[in-house]
Amino acid sequence: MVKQEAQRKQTASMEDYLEAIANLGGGRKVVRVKQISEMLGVKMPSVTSALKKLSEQELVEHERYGHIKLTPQGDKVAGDVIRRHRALARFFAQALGIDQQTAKEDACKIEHVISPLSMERLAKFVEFIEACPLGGANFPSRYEYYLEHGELPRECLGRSVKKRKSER
Amino acid sequence: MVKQEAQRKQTASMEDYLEAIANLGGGRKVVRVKQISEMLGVKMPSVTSALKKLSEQELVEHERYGHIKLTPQGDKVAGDVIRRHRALARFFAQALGIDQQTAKEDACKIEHVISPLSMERLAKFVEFIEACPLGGANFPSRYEYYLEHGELPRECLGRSVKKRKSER
DNA sequence: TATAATTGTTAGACATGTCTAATAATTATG
DNA sequence: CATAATTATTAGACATGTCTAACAATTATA
Repeated sequence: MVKQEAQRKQTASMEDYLEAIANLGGGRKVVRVKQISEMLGVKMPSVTSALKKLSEQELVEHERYGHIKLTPQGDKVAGDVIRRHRALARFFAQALGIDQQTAKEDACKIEHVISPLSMERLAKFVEFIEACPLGGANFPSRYEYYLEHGELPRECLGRSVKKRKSER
Repeated sequence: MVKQEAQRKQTASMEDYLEAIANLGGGRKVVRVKQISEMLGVKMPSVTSALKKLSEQELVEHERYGHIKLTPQGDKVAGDVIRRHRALARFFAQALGIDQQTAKEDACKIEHVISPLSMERLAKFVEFIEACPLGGANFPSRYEYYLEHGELPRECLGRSVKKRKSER
């Protein structure tokens, strides 16, 4: 029952490269250094150098001037990153009503640093919000009301719940 | 109406140092290199070197072997970081039901990378959840039910409210 | 198919931020 | 108050990841 080789934790950068390769190679399309470099906003030599590192870790297959491909291991890591990315983007867009662009940008940053526990909860949270008509579907509209008017909608004011002004 | 000197964006590391100094110096207590180093889990020379950089940017006052203090500018930056930290920690703890420890750790990471827009919305979101008995106070309990049982509580199943599929 | 355009790689500089080892200043205490 | 213990600084190594410039391979095209 010994784990083959505890998968070394990747840096944010390396996760970005793996993610980019996975996204570009989705339909078995050929992945190119240049595409990766454009997708990540870095120069080509940075990509080459990252590929070298990832190859050494057996996460990527890459031969000089040749093909670029994730190994099964690399694919797993990339898949995890992408799952985090999607859940986060959904959270920002769906739950918080943030525009797609910003939602993605934030997801891209946070996906590298959030704890597994919070990630899992956040994902469940989005599921819940999307599924539950009370806490969910109506929730966004009440939330939007609050965003726009700065005060709670009437449905929320039945009881006299004090608004907290702590730490403004 | 010219802005004095657009405050240079700080790295995550430098923000951590500013935050630590602010937290330690809260009650005008003397701040020491060693405390900072312990709080951040780095060695003292790293602190010294960070203080040098922050001094050059006029965010910190520091004299050799002497006192350490935030300038008004530094205090502002630190304050912003701390506000982000608190809002994030509250979100994870209050809204997602994550333990304090993990909530703080995640806040510590995310505070450096989240966009201003998402940050603002997240803060409002927490306010809303805490203030609104429908979307709020009851929300966590329904959410907890979902977490525990993996399915929606009965209150959520009454009407067949369509799930919003906008912007997927 | 020879040459031009494009794409990829290598070498090495640079920035950031960490560390260890050695040294210096400060503070506590015998 | 002299010396020991503690705290702080300097110097310099190292890791990561980026870049530019120069060169090499591949691909397109005249």
